[in-house]
Order: sequence, then structure tokens, then C-alpha cells
Amino acid sequence: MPDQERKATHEWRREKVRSELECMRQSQIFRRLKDVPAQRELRFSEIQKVSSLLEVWSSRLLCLSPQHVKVCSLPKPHVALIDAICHAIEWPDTLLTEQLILGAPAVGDIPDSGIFRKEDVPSSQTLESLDNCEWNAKLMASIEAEARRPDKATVLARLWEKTQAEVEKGIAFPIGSSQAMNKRVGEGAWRAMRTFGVEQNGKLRPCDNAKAFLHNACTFMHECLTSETADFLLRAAAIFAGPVGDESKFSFGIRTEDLESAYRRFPVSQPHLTCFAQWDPVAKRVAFFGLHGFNFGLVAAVVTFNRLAQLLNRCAVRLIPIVSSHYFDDFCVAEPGFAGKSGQHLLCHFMKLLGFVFQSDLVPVGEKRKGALWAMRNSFLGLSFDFSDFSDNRIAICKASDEKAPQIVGKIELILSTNSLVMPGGLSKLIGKLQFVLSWSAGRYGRAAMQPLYAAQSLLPSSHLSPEDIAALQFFLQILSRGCPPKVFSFKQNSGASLLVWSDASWGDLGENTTQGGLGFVIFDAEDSASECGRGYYSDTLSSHEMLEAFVVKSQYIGQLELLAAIAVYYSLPLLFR
DNA sequence: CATGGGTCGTGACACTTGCG
DNA sequence: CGCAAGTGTCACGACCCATG
Repeated sequence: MPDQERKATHEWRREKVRSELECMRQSQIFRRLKDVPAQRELRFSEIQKVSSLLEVWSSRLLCLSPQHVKVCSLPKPHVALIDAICHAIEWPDTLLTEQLILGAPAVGDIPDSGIFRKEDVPSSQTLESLDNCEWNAKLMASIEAEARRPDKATVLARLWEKTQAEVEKGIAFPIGSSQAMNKRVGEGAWRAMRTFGVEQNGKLRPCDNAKAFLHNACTFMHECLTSETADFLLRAAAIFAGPVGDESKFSFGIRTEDLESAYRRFPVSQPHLTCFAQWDPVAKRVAFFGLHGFNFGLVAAVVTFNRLAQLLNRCAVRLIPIVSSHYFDDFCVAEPGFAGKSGQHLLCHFMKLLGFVFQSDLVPVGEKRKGALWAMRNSFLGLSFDFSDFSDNRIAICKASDEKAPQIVGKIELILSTNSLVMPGGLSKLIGKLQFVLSWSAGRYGRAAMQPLYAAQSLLPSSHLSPEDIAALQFFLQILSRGCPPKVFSFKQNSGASLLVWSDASWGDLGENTTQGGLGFVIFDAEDSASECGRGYYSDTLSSHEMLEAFVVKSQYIGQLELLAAIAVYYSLPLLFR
């Protein structure tokens, strides 16, 4: 047998064995994944057994809670189970269980939980240095002053309504006047905040002003929040697409769950510092309220709540196990069709076991839930994801929610019709919206056309549109009138032949009053079909004078030439990049 | 009110280059 | 060698987005 032929045969066999092994591995993984729902049910029933054994301990531990925590109407956390899980998974946040029983600090030194990035944000004030009586008098005066303003009447009425709803739910409790506060905790021993409203998507969200009343200035944080990003869904899809391979068909879907009144769920240890005051439009006086949990507006609330959410999510991921993540109180399960339903289902029941009930209806194990369990199209963090072509083609489509497009189109039309960039909300608002809709979700689509808008921002107050402004705005108008531009992600394993590219430029003086720019690039194609060890491409050239004349006039051209060299790669070998 | 992420422009500073 | 101009890097602040 000639040498060449023998080599080829050997190569063919090796290839064959490799692909057989791959097939076997994939089918194994696939079969094991299909077993997931049954295995999960098994593990969950074990957790349930442990849970009921520990119930007696939880009620004993919760007897130790201070009064303000005891009277809260939210379901009580199963602290003994939580503690057992923390030990089992070696959770670093060792204070968590204790704080769920006794309350966590809302102001002052907030100990490092070890969950988030370590970073000190020192306090600028101390609680001891503040005269609470003086500040509470100020608080009364400012609320009374606001109540005299007729333009504030509707907001104050809406805020009052919101607080009443919280009182009815049993997560805030009325205290009454400032005299009642003094009687309750002692004069000068409490420090309240003033409630104000923030308009958010047409809804009014009550916040307590922890900045103005120095609660936040007195807070020392030792860690910095790290939260989930929208690409979680894509990473989750990739986890399954990789080992399962391109051939097996399986669908992929998402379901989100909300934990209601998030911050209020974590009890505080200093209820005398978390009370808030607002105008009572019915009785026409200042009214004080107490809280079991955290206020919106406290620095400490963010990290403290997220510590809890982080544990709830991570223990479900590790013990059941499921693929899920969370953004504050928004939990998101992202799994294949053959496993996703059980993941979703068990997350709800696991949370209920731990004492945290999701907003959606909860139905006993084994029974069918109302509505869609799990969907191939869903949104997370303001972006919509479509996995409906995942099974056939391993594709996911991501874009900003389509409701956003008409809103931006309207703004652009207004600018074009008035020929003016000066408008209500400002140009920066339009730029911000465009940035979100084009950059983050659509992979920096139309980035170049944003330049005139950035330039116009610092050019104000100019009331006329330049030809570039008009061209850019018309471009965005055309794009967005068809909805927000989508970005397509492919999860195919064997389509990712990669190329290595280097490009560079030079700029120098040749003497005799002439300067010259040079461009060059090298490309390496590791998976070139015709050669065994890959193929390299090389090119270099001097830039033409016509090209240099087209550049922006500067004393050095290196920056522009480097950019040109990068572009030249694509124009020189377009077929290679297909 | 708070957290995180992003973009841009600004100013301070360091380094490189051209010139005398 | 010093000076001036250009360029790059970094921190910062403004604004936007998401969320509570």
C-alpha cells in the first residue's frame, strides 16, 4: 500500500472513531438529561422530608424574633431549613439565618456577607453625632409645607393609597402622630424618613428619602452588588447546546417568577430608624408608619435583599438542581423543554418550602398550572428573547421590546418636523433610548450614525439640523419603523470556524516634504479545507494620496490608518469571512 | 431613594514626535 | 537638549437603560 494511501486510510479511521465516540457521548448526555425531571422529583422529596423534620426547630427559633418581626404578616421563612442548607452547601454568608430571625442592620456598619465583591464604601457621618429631635421637627415641617401646595395633592393622595395598601397587607403598620412615636420608642430615640414618589412606567413608586435624612450617610458598606445580566439566557442555552450537539432536536424556554414586595421581606434590627412619615390627606395631619422590613431608598436594602435572593437561587441551582438566576426579585428559569417544566415547577415549590411564595399561583406538585408553564418567547431585563427556532436551527433572537420602537419613532418625527433638536426631554434622552435599543440588544447596530447626534449634544443651543443630523435621524426612523432591530445568536457547534487576524498601519515622513501611510494585515485560517496545517494570508500596501486627502486633517494619521487597515481586511478577502 | 450596566465629553497627566 | 503639539490613558461626571 502506498504511503499516501495508508495515511489517508488511517486518517479516515481516526475520523470515523472520533465521530462514533462523539455520537455515543451525545446520546448518553441526551438520555441523562431526559431523566432530569424524575431525578429532580426524587431529590425534592428528600428535601421535603428534611424540611418537615426541621419545622419544629424553625418555630422555636422564630420565637426569639423581636416583636416587630413577629407581627409581620408575610409567610415566615423556614429558618432551620435555610440554616441546614447554608451548612450543607458551605454558604459563606454565615449571618443570614440569624438576621432572618433577629433582623439585619439598616443603618450603620453593614458587615460583609462574602457574597458580593469586596469594596469599602465608608460612612461620612455617625448616628451618634445627629440630633434626632431636631431632624424629626424638620421632617414634620417639610411634610406640612408640601401639603399646603395644591399641585402636590394628587401625588400625596396616591402615596397615601399605596401606604394604606401596605398596611392592609400587613407589611407596614400605622403608628400615628410624632407623640405616638415618642411614646413608643422614647423621645429622640427614633429617626424617621419622608416618603416621596417616583414615577416609573406610569406607576408611582413610594420611596423613603434616606439621603436627605442622612440614613445613607451613616451607612458603611463593605461590598458592592453584582447582579445578573440579560445574556444569562444565552449562556444557559449554550450550556445545553454544547454537550447535546447539533443533531438532536430539543426546544428551549424561559419562565420568570416574581417575589412580591422584595425589600420588605428582609426584617430589620433597627425599627426605630426605618419608620417613615407622610401626609394623611384624610385626617389632614402628618402620619407615621413602622416597618418590619427594609425601606426603598436605604443603601443597605439593596445588598441585604440580594444576599437572600442569591441564596434562594443558588440553593435551588445546587440542590434540585435547576438552571436559574435572578435579578433582584425577578427569578428566571431557562431550560430545555424536556427539563424546563420541572425546573420551573420545583423552583416554586422549593421557595414555598423555604417560606418565600412567588407572585404567580402555586399549584400542588403533579397538578397542571394555569397558563403557559414555560415559553419559547419571553422577556428578561427589558429585552425580549425568542427561542422558537432553537430546536430546528439552534438560533435565538434577542431584541429590545417592540413597544419601545414607536415611542422613539415619534420623537424622531417631532425633531424632523420642527427642524429643531431642542425638545422636551432633551436630545440626551433620545440618544439614551437609541443606545439601549441598538447597542446592547442589537450588537451596536448603527453605531456610526449616532455620531452626529453626540456632536449635536455639545453644540446646543443650535436650533437647525445639519444635513448629517437629518441623514442620521432618517436612518433610525427607517430602521425603527419596522420595530427594534433583532440580533440573532447561533448555538451550532460545528459552524464556528475561526480566523485569526492581525492588522496594523504605519505613518512616517519620507523626507522632501512628503509623508506616507502604510497598511498591512495577516490572516490565519486554521481550518482551511485544502491544507492540513491551515493557511496564512498576507498583504501590505502604501496608502494612496487620494485616500489620505479623504481623511480628516490632522498632523498625524496613524489613528485613521489603523482603522482603515482593519476595514481593509474585510474588503480584501470578503469570501473568507462568509 | 438605591444598585448595577453602558455611552460620551472633559481635564489631568504621561508619552511620542517634530523642530530648532 | 528643550519646547510645543499631537496622541493615548485614566478617572470622573453627565446622561441613558434595567431593576428594587
